[in-house]
Amino acid sequence: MTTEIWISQLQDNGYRITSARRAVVDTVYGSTHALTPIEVYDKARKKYRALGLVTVYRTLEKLEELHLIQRVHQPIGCQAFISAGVGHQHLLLCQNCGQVEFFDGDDLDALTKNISRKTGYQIKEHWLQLFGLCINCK
Amino acid sequence: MTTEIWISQLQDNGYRITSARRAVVDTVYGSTHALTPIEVYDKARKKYRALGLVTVYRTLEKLEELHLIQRVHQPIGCQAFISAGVGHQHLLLCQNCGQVEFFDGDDLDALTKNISRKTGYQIKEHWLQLFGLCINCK
DNA sequence: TACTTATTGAAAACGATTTTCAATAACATG
DNA sequence: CATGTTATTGAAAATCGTTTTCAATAAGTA
Repeated sequence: MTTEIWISQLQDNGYRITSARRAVVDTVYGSTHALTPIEVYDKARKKYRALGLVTVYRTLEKLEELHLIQRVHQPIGCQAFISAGVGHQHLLLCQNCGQVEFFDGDDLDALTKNISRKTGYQIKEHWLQLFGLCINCK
Repeated sequence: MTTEIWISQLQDNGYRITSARRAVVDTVYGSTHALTPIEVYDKARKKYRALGLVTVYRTLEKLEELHLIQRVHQPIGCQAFISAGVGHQHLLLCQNCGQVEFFDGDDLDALTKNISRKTGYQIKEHWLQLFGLCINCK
Protein backbone atom coordinates (compact mmCIF):
# COMPACT_ATOMS: atom_id res chain seq x y z
CA MET A 1 0.00 0.00 0.00
CA THR A 2 1.71 3.16 -1.16
CA THR A 3 0.68 6.63 -2.28
CA GLU A 4 0.93 5.37 -5.86
CA ILE A 5 -2.51 3.85 -5.45
CA TRP A 6 -4.02 7.29 -4.99
CA ILE A 7 -1.89 8.67 -7.81
CA SER A 8 -3.18 6.04 -10.24
CA GLN A 9 -6.73 6.65 -9.05
CA LEU A 10 -6.35 10.31 -9.96
CA GLN A 11 -4.77 9.37 -13.27
CA ASP A 12 -7.45 6.80 -14.10
CA ASN A 13 -10.06 9.48 -13.58
CA GLY A 14 -8.52 11.80 -16.10
CA TYR A 15 -6.60 14.03 -13.72
CA ARG A 16 -3.02 14.97 -14.49
CA ILE A 17 -0.25 14.11 -12.08
CA THR A 18 1.62 17.19 -10.91
CA SER A 19 4.21 17.96 -8.24
CA ALA A 20 1.57 19.87 -6.31
CA ARG A 21 -0.79 16.91 -6.24
CA ARG A 22 1.99 14.52 -5.29
CA ALA A 23 2.89 16.71 -2.34
CA VAL A 24 -0.71 16.80 -1.10
CA VAL A 25 -1.19 13.06 -1.59
CA ASP A 26 2.11 12.29 0.17
CA THR A 27 0.98 14.42 3.10
CA VAL A 28 -2.54 13.11 3.58
CA TYR A 29 -2.01 9.49 2.65
CA GLY A 30 -1.25 7.42 5.72
CA SER A 31 -1.59 10.27 8.20
CA THR A 32 -2.92 9.01 11.52
CA HIS A 33 -4.38 12.43 12.31
CA ALA A 34 -7.15 14.31 10.55
CA LEU A 35 -5.66 17.34 8.82
CA THR A 36 -7.27 20.67 7.94
CA PRO A 37 -6.50 22.33 4.59
CA ILE A 38 -4.05 24.72 6.29
CA GLU A 39 -2.30 21.87 8.06
CA VAL A 40 -1.98 19.98 4.79
CA TYR A 41 -0.64 23.16 3.19
CA ASP A 42 2.02 23.66 5.87
CA LYS A 43 3.16 20.06 5.79
CA ALA A 44 3.04 19.65 2.03
CA ARG A 45 5.01 22.84 1.44
CA LYS A 46 7.99 21.19 3.11
CA LYS A 47 8.00 18.77 0.19
CA TYR A 48 7.09 21.29 -2.51
CA ARG A 49 7.66 24.91 -1.61
CA ALA A 50 5.83 26.47 -4.56
CA LEU A 51 2.54 24.84 -3.53
CA GLY A 52 -0.44 27.16 -3.20
CA LEU A 53 -3.21 26.84 -0.64
CA VAL A 54 -5.80 26.96 -3.41
CA THR A 55 -4.36 23.82 -4.92
CA VAL A 56 -4.61 22.07 -1.58
CA TYR A 57 -8.34 22.83 -1.48
CA ARG A 58 -8.78 21.66 -5.05
CA THR A 59 -6.83 18.45 -4.54
CA LEU A 60 -8.65 17.58 -1.32
CA GLU A 61 -11.90 18.11 -3.20
CA LYS A 62 -10.87 15.56 -5.81
CA LEU A 63 -9.61 13.03 -3.28
CA GLU A 64 -12.90 13.30 -1.42
CA GLU A 65 -14.86 12.91 -4.65
CA LEU A 66 -12.95 9.69 -5.35
CA HIS A 67 -13.68 8.54 -1.78
CA LEU A 68 -9.98 8.32 -1.00
CA ILE A 69 -10.34 10.70 1.93
CA GLN A 70 -13.26 11.60 4.17
CA ARG A 71 -14.23 14.60 6.25
CA VAL A 72 -13.97 14.20 10.01
CA HIS A 73 -16.63 15.83 12.20
CA GLN A 74 -15.53 16.99 15.62
CA PRO A 75 -16.86 19.31 18.32
CA ILE A 76 -14.06 21.77 17.43
CA GLY A 77 -14.89 21.80 13.74
CA CYS A 78 -15.58 19.80 10.63
CA GLN A 79 -12.89 20.86 8.17
CA ALA A 80 -10.36 18.08 8.76
CA PHE A 81 -9.76 15.13 6.45
CA ILE A 82 -8.38 11.64 6.93
CA SER A 83 -7.76 8.87 4.42
CA ALA A 84 -10.93 6.86 4.04
CA GLY A 85 -11.04 3.33 5.33
CA VAL A 86 -11.79 0.49 2.98
CA GLY A 87 -15.45 -0.43 2.92
CA HIS A 88 -17.91 0.90 5.48
CA GLN A 89 -16.01 1.97 8.54
CA HIS A 90 -16.41 4.16 11.57
CA LEU A 91 -14.02 6.48 13.32
CA LEU A 92 -12.58 6.43 16.80
CA LEU A 93 -10.83 9.64 17.80
CA CYS A 94 -8.47 10.36 20.65
CA GLN A 95 -9.65 13.49 22.44
CA ASN A 96 -6.15 14.22 23.63
CA CYS A 97 -3.71 13.62 20.76
CA GLY A 98 -6.15 13.56 17.87
CA GLN A 99 -5.18 10.14 16.60
CA VAL A 100 -7.77 8.51 14.39
CA GLU A 101 -8.52 4.82 14.29
CA PHE A 102 -11.01 2.85 12.22
CA PHE A 103 -13.32 0.11 13.31
CA ASP A 104 -16.01 -1.78 11.48
CA GLY A 105 -18.17 -3.30 14.18
CA ASP A 106 -21.44 -2.99 12.38
CA ASP A 107 -23.75 -4.44 14.98
CA LEU A 108 -26.10 -1.60 14.14
CA ASP A 109 -28.47 -3.61 11.98
CA ALA A 110 -30.60 -4.62 14.96
CA LEU A 111 -30.65 -1.03 16.19
CA THR A 112 -31.61 0.51 12.86
CA LYS A 113 -34.35 -2.07 12.28
CA ASN A 114 -35.69 -1.27 15.71
CA ILE A 115 -35.69 2.50 15.12
CA SER A 116 -37.14 2.00 11.67
CA ARG A 117 -40.08 0.11 13.12
CA LYS A 118 -40.65 2.66 15.89
CA THR A 119 -40.43 5.79 13.75
CA GLY A 120 -41.62 4.64 10.34
CA TYR A 121 -38.44 5.97 8.75
CA GLN A 122 -36.72 4.08 5.96
CA ILE A 123 -33.11 4.25 7.14
CA LYS A 124 -30.51 4.64 4.41
CA GLU A 125 -27.31 5.63 6.14
CA HIS A 126 -25.71 6.06 9.51
CA TRP A 127 -22.88 7.98 11.05
CA LEU A 128 -21.17 6.60 14.11
CA GLN A 129 -18.15 8.12 15.75
CA LEU A 130 -16.55 7.31 19.06
CA PHE A 131 -14.42 9.65 21.14
CA GLY A 132 -12.03 8.69 23.90
CA LEU A 133 -8.41 8.29 24.91
CA CYS A 134 -5.96 6.15 22.98
CA ILE A 135 -3.59 3.68 24.63
CA ASN A 136 -0.80 6.24 24.92
CA CYS A 137 -2.96 9.06 26.26
CA LYS A 138 -5.15 7.33 28.83
CA MET B 1 -44.20 22.61 27.19
CA THR B 2 -43.95 26.15 25.89
CA THR B 3 -41.23 28.56 24.89
CA GLU B 4 -41.51 30.04 28.38
CA ILE B 5 -39.34 27.21 29.63
CA TRP B 6 -36.45 28.45 27.56
CA ILE B 7 -37.20 32.04 28.52
CA SER B 8 -37.00 31.21 32.21
CA GLN B 9 -33.83 29.24 31.64
CA LEU B 10 -32.26 32.32 30.12
CA GLN B 11 -33.61 34.47 32.94
CA ASP B 12 -32.40 32.08 35.64
CA ASN B 13 -28.93 32.26 34.20
CA GLY B 14 -28.77 36.01 34.49
CA TYR B 15 -29.68 36.90 30.94
CA ARG B 16 -32.21 39.65 30.26
CA ILE B 17 -35.36 38.92 28.31
CA THR B 18 -35.67 41.06 25.21
CA SER B 19 -37.90 41.14 22.14
CA ALA B 20 -34.97 39.97 20.05
CA ARG B 21 -34.38 36.92 22.21
CA ARG B 22 -38.08 36.10 22.32
CA ALA B 23 -38.23 36.14 18.53
CA VAL B 24 -35.26 33.76 18.25
CA VAL B 25 -36.59 31.43 20.93
CA ASP B 26 -40.06 31.39 19.34
CA THR B 27 -38.48 30.45 16.02
CA VAL B 28 -36.15 27.69 17.14
CA TYR B 29 -38.22 26.16 19.90
CA GLY B 30 -40.33 23.33 18.59
CA SER B 31 -39.02 23.49 15.03
CA THR B 32 -38.98 20.04 13.46
CA HIS B 33 -36.18 21.11 11.11
CA ALA B 34 -32.63 22.08 11.92
CA LEU B 35 -32.17 25.78 11.18
CA THR B 36 -29.04 27.71 10.22
CA PRO B 37 -28.41 31.17 11.69
CA ILE B 38 -29.61 32.82 8.47
CA GLU B 39 -32.75 30.71 8.41
CA VAL B 40 -33.46 31.64 12.02
CA TYR B 41 -32.83 35.28 11.12
CA ASP B 42 -35.27 35.21 8.19
CA LYS B 43 -38.01 33.46 10.15
CA ALA B 44 -37.55 35.45 13.36
CA ARG B 45 -37.61 38.78 11.54
CA LYS B 46 -41.22 38.08 10.60
CA LYS B 47 -41.99 38.29 14.30
CA TYR B 48 -39.60 41.13 15.12
CA ARG B 49 -38.45 43.19 12.16
CA ALA B 50 -35.69 45.13 13.94
CA LEU B 51 -33.80 41.93 14.73
CA GLY B 52 -30.14 41.84 13.71
CA LEU B 53 -28.28 38.78 12.46
CA VAL B 54 -25.60 39.34 15.07
CA THR B 55 -28.15 38.91 17.82
CA VAL B 56 -29.26 35.62 16.29
CA TYR B 57 -25.69 34.32 16.52
CA ARG B 58 -25.36 35.54 20.09
CA THR B 59 -28.68 34.07 21.19
CA LEU B 60 -28.01 30.70 19.56
CA GLU B 61 -24.67 30.67 21.36
CA LYS B 62 -26.41 31.10 24.70
CA LEU B 63 -29.09 28.51 23.96
CA GLU B 64 -26.38 26.03 23.01
CA GLU B 65 -24.41 26.84 26.15
CA LEU B 66 -27.53 26.07 28.21
CA HIS B 67 -27.98 22.81 26.24
CA LEU B 68 -31.39 23.93 25.02
CA ILE B 69 -30.33 23.51 21.41
CA GLN B 70 -27.71 21.38 19.71
CA ARG B 71 -25.72 21.59 16.50
CA VAL B 72 -26.68 19.17 13.73
CA HIS B 73 -23.95 17.70 11.55
CA GLN B 74 -24.91 16.87 7.97
CA PRO B 75 -23.10 16.14 4.70
CA ILE B 76 -24.21 19.58 3.45
CA GLY B 77 -22.87 21.42 6.47
CA CYS B 78 -22.70 21.66 10.22
CA GLN B 79 -24.14 25.09 11.06
CA ALA B 80 -27.75 24.11 11.71
CA PHE B 81 -29.37 23.89 15.15
CA ILE B 82 -32.31 21.99 16.56
CA SER B 83 -33.81 22.02 20.03
CA ALA B 84 -31.97 19.48 22.14
CA GLY B 85 -33.71 16.33 23.28
CA VAL B 86 -34.00 15.54 26.95
CA GLY B 87 -31.21 13.31 28.19
CA HIS B 88 -28.85 11.50 25.86
CA GLN B 89 -30.49 11.20 22.48
CA HIS B 90 -29.59 10.59 18.87
CA LEU B 91 -30.86 12.14 15.68
CA LEU B 92 -32.67 10.69 12.73
CA LEU B 93 -32.83 12.99 9.71
CA CYS B 94 -34.98 12.83 6.62
CA GLN B 95 -32.74 13.24 3.59
CA ASN B 96 -35.62 14.61 1.57
CA CYS B 97 -37.53 17.10 3.72
CA GLY B 98 -34.99 17.66 6.48
CA GLN B 99 -37.28 16.68 9.30
CA VAL B 100 -35.46 15.74 12.49
CA GLU B 101 -36.56 13.06 14.92
CA PHE B 102 -35.01 11.88 18.16
CA PHE B 103 -34.47 8.37 19.38
CA ASP B 104 -32.70 7.03 22.42
CA GLY B 105 -31.96 3.41 21.62
CA ASP B 106 -28.69 3.16 23.48
CA ASP B 107 -27.84 -0.41 22.69
CA LEU B 108 -24.34 0.82 22.04
CA ASP B 109 -22.84 -0.32 25.32
CA ALA B 110 -22.00 -3.76 23.95
CA LEU B 111 -20.50 -2.23 20.83
CA THR B 112 -18.34 0.30 22.66
CA LYS B 113 -17.08 -2.32 25.13
CA ASN B 114 -16.17 -4.50 22.19
CA ILE B 115 -14.29 -1.73 20.37
CA SER B 116 -12.64 -0.68 23.60
CA ARG B 117 -11.25 -4.16 24.09
CA LYS B 118 -10.08 -4.44 20.49
CA THR B 119 -8.41 -1.04 20.23
CA GLY B 120 -7.29 -0.31 23.76
CA TYR B 121 -9.12 3.01 23.68
CA GLN B 122 -10.97 4.29 26.71
CA ILE B 123 -14.23 5.41 25.12
CA LYS B 124 -15.80 8.53 26.59
CA GLU B 125 -18.43 9.67 24.14
CA HIS B 126 -20.22 8.68 20.96
CA TRP B 127 -22.04 10.33 18.12
CA LEU B 128 -24.70 8.40 16.28
CA GLN B 129 -26.89 9.80 13.56
CA LEU B 130 -29.21 8.05 11.17
CA PHE B 131 -30.29 9.30 7.76
CA GLY B 132 -33.24 8.15 5.74
CA LEU B 133 -36.71 8.96 4.52
CA CYS B 134 -39.53 9.90 6.85
CA ILE B 135 -43.03 8.44 6.60
CA ASN B 136 -44.25 11.21 4.33
CA CYS B 137 -41.27 11.19 2.01
CA LYS B 138 -40.63 7.51 1.44
C1' DT C 1 -38.82 57.17 38.48
C1' DA C 2 -34.01 57.14 37.90
C1' DC C 3 -29.87 54.53 37.44
C1' DT C 4 -26.78 50.89 36.16
C1' DT C 5 -25.37 47.89 32.92
C1' DA C 6 -26.50 44.07 29.67
C1' DT C 7 -28.08 44.05 25.13
C1' DT C 8 -28.79 45.83 20.73
C1' DG C 9 -27.98 46.59 15.50
C1' DA C 10 -24.78 48.61 12.11
C1' DA C 11 -20.44 48.69 10.38
C1' DA C 12 -15.98 47.02 10.25
C1' DA C 13 -12.89 43.27 10.80
C1' DC C 14 -11.81 38.72 10.29
C1' DG C 15 -10.88 33.94 8.67
C1' DA C 16 -11.91 30.32 5.66
C1' DT C 17 -13.09 29.13 1.14
C1' DT C 18 -14.02 30.10 -3.85
C1' DT C 19 -13.50 32.47 -8.15
C1' DT C 20 -10.92 34.77 -11.70
C1' DC C 21 -7.14 34.93 -14.72
C1' DA C 22 -2.89 34.81 -17.15
C1' DA C 23 1.24 31.86 -17.00
C1' DT C 24 2.81 27.21 -16.85
C1' DA C 25 3.42 22.39 -17.33
C1' DA C 26 1.31 17.62 -18.30
C1' DC C 27 0.69 14.56 -21.67
C1' DA C 28 -1.19 13.10 -26.31
C1' DT C 29 0.02 13.50 -30.97
C1' DG C 30 2.72 13.66 -34.83
C1' DC D 1 11.82 14.12 -29.48
C1' DA D 2 9.31 18.41 -30.61
C1' DT D 3 4.85 20.54 -30.75
C1' DG D 4 0.18 21.83 -29.57
C1' DT D 5 -3.78 21.45 -26.74
C1' DT D 6 -5.67 22.04 -22.55
C1' DA D 7 -5.80 20.95 -17.55
C1' DT D 8 -3.53 22.87 -13.74
C1' DT D 9 -1.17 26.26 -11.30
C1' DG D 10 -0.45 30.23 -7.78
C1' DA D 11 -1.58 35.09 -6.77
C1' DA D 12 -4.94 38.31 -6.11
C1' DA D 13 -9.55 39.48 -5.64
C1' DA D 14 -14.06 38.24 -4.38
C1' DT D 15 -17.17 36.04 -1.45
C1' DC D 16 -19.30 33.87 2.44
C1' DG D 17 -20.13 33.03 7.24
C1' DT D 18 -18.95 34.59 11.70
C1' DT D 19 -16.95 37.75 15.24
C1' DT D 20 -15.60 42.17 17.13
C1' DT D 21 -16.19 46.99 18.03
C1' DC D 22 -18.93 50.69 19.51
C1' DA D 23 -22.28 54.09 20.63
C1' DA D 24 -27.30 54.02 21.44
C1' DT D 25 -30.98 51.71 23.76
C1' DA D 26 -33.78 49.27 26.89
C1' DA D 27 -34.17 45.63 30.86
C1' DG D 28 -34.39 45.09 35.44
C1' DT D 29 -33.07 47.00 40.03
C1' DA D 30 -33.10 50.25 43.62
